[in-house]
Amino acid sequence: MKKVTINSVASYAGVSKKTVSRVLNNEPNVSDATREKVLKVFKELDYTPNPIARGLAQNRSFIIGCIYDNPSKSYITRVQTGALAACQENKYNLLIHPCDLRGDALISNIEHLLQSSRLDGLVLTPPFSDFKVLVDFLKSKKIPYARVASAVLEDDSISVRSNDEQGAFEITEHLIKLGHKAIAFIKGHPDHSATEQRFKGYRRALSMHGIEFNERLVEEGNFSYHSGVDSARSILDLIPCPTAVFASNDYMAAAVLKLATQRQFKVPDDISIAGFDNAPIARHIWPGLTTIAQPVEEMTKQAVTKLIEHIGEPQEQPYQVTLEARLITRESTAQVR
Amino acid sequence: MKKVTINSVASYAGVSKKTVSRVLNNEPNVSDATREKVLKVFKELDYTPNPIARGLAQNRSFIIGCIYDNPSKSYITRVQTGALAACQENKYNLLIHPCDLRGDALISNIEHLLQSSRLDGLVLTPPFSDFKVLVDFLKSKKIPYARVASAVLEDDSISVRSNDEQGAFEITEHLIKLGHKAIAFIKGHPDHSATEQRFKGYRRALSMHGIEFNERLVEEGNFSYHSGVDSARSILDLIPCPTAVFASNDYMAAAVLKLATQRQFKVPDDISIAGFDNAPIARHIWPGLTTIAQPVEEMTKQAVTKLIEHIGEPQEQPYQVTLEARLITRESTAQVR
DNA sequence: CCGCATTATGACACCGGTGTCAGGGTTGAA
DNA sequence: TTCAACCCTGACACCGGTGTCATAATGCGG
Repeated sequence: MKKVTINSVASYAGVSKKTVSRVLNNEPNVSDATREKVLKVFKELDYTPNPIARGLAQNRSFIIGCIYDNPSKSYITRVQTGALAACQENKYNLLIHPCDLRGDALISNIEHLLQSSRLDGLVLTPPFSDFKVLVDFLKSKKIPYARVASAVLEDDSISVRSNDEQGAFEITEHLIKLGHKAIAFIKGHPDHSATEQRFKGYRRALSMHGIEFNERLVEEGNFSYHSGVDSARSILDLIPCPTAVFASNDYMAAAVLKLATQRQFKVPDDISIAGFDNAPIARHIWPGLTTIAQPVEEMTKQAVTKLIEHIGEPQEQPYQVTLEARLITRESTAQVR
Repeated sequence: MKKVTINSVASYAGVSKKTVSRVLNNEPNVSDATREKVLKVFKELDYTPNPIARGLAQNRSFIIGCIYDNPSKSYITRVQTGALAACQENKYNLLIHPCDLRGDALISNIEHLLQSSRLDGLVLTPPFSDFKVLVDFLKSKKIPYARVASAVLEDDSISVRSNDEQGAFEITEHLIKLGHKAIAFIKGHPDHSATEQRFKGYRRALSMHGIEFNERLVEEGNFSYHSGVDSARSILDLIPCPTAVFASNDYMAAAVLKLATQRQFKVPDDISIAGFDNAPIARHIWPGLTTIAQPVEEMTKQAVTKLIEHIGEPQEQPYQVTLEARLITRESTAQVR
C-alpha cells in the first residue's frame, strides 16, 4: 500500500499542495472547478490527511484529555461514552487519565500530562470539576477546559451540569410522600461538590414538609460501596431505626440494602432505601433501587462539543447549562407501615 | 511561558540540534561531557520534546488503540486500567474505541480509525481477540496488535490470556464437592471465545466426577444482565429445579440471584449460584457471589507492554502467556441440602 | 480599453523533531 | 611516522501538512 500524501494528491491533480490544503480545510478562494477536481482525486487515491503533520503545523494535537478520580466505574464509562461521541463527531481523540485528587503531585502530574501530550483541552469530571486549585492553574496557563457536573458556576467557562440539589429534593420528597419522617441520609465524598448539593436538596425537602432535621440521622460516606457498609451499620443500629435511608449514590444504597438484608430487614416493608445516579447496580439487585437518573453522557457530550468549538475559536462565548435529573421509582421504596 | 524547542536547547548548550536529539534518544556516540551539558540544559530550561514533531519525523503516533464491544463496564475499566499502566510507563497514549462487532462496517470502521489516527498498534479485547476476520485484516496490513484473553493461540502474535477453561472447571468442581449434581449452566455470548472455554470447563468437571451432562440444564445467554434474567426464568421453571446454577459471568449470575430471590428461593439454602469474573457486583449483592477472579489488569498490562516493545523492534519474538484464574468463594454457594 | 479591486493559485518558509552523510579529531596497529 | 578505523559532531534534507506573501487571472466601473 503506497502512502498517499498531500504531495501525491497535488501532483496527481496538477495543483500545488497549498491548494489541496485549501480544499481540505474548506477554505474560500478556490474555484469550483479546482475544488471538484481535487475532491475527485481524494476519492480516487483514497487520501486521508495525516493528523500528526497537521498537528505539528498548527501546533495542535487534536487530542483532549479527560481526567478523573472516581470510584464509580459505571460513571466513568458513561462519561467516556459521552466524551467519545463528541470527539468522534469532531475528529478528535480522547485521552483518559485517571489521577489522584489528593496527591500533592496533582498539579505537576497534570502539567506533565499537558506538556508531554500537548493536549488541546481538558475535560474535568467530578471531583475535579470544582477543584479550584486545578481550575485556577488551567486558567493561568490558558488551557481550554470544560467542567462536567460542577456545582459552582463561573461565568467565563464551559460547564454542563445536572441539578443535583433538585434531584435530591425530589427523591426525599418522594419518601416523605410515602409517609416517611425518619429519613437517614448518607453523604458522599467531601471533595465532590455533588455531596453538598445532594445534602442541600435533602434538607430543603425536609424543611419544606415541616420535618425537623435530625443530625443523628446523617452519616458521612465517600461514595464507595465500602463506606456505605459502615454508614449502614451505624444507621441500622439506631434506636428507633429510621424507616427510610437516602444514600447519596447507588453503591452506598446497595450497601445499605445488603446489610439490611443480612440483618433480616425486609426491604421495602421494614425500611425503604433510595440511591442516586441510576447506576447499573440499581436495577441489578433485588429489590431494585429507587434513584435519580442523570444524563451523564449527554452532559459530557455537550461539554466536550463546546470545548472543541472553543479550541477552534477561542473568542467563543462561555456555556453554562443545567440539565434535568429524573426520579426513577423501583421496589426499594414503599409506603411506611 | 516561552516555548522551549530543541533549537533553543541546542543554541543554549552550544551544540547542534542533532546532538540534542542524540541525547534525547540515548544514542551512542555522544561524549560524556556533551551529554552532561545537554542534560543540564534540559533541566534548566525544563524542556519536553514535542511528541507530535517526533511522531511526524518517525512516522509514529505514540498512540495505541483499544477496541471493545463489551457489555461489562467493569471489565472495560479494568482493561483500561491495565492498558493505561503500560502506556504511561512507555510514554504512550491510549485511544479507546468502542465499536460494533456485528456491523458489516467493522473492518472499514477499524481501517478508518487506523488511517485517521495513525495508531501504532491495536489492543484487541474480547470479543475481538478471537475475531478471525479482524486479525487477518490486521496481519495483512501489518498493523501490530496484541490480543487479550483470546482462546485460540497463534504462534506469531502477542497474546495474554487467563485460563477460562480451568477456572470454569474449578468452580464447577467446587459445586460438585458441595454435593450438587443438577448444576445448570448459562452460556455467554457466542461471539466471545470465553463462552466455549467456560462451557468446556463445566463439562470436563462433570464428566471427571461421573455426572452425566444434561442438555436441558444449559441455557444460552450473552453475558448481559438481561439475558441472565431470561435464562434464569427457564432454569427456575424446570421440574425438578436444579440445586445449583453456574452462570458464565457475574452479571448473569446476579440476574439469577435476583429472580430467585423474587421467587422466594433462599440462596444458597434452596439453590447455589456461581458466577465468573469477580465483577464488583459479585461482592455488592447479598449473598455475595462465588466466582472466578481473573487478572484482567495484569493481562492487559502485559499485552500492551509487549505490544509497545514490538512496535519499537518489530523483529521481537511472539509472546504467549496464560495467567491463572482463582476461585473466590462467597455466600452464594453452599452444601446441598 | 484602462485602471483598480478582487479572486485564484503557487512558491517558499516553517512547525520540531529525526535520518543520512560527510568531515574533523583521536586512537592504535603496522 | 603513516594510515585505517573509529568516535563525535554538525549540515542539511525530510516527515506532511499550514501560514505568508507575491503574482497571475479575472471582474467591473468609468
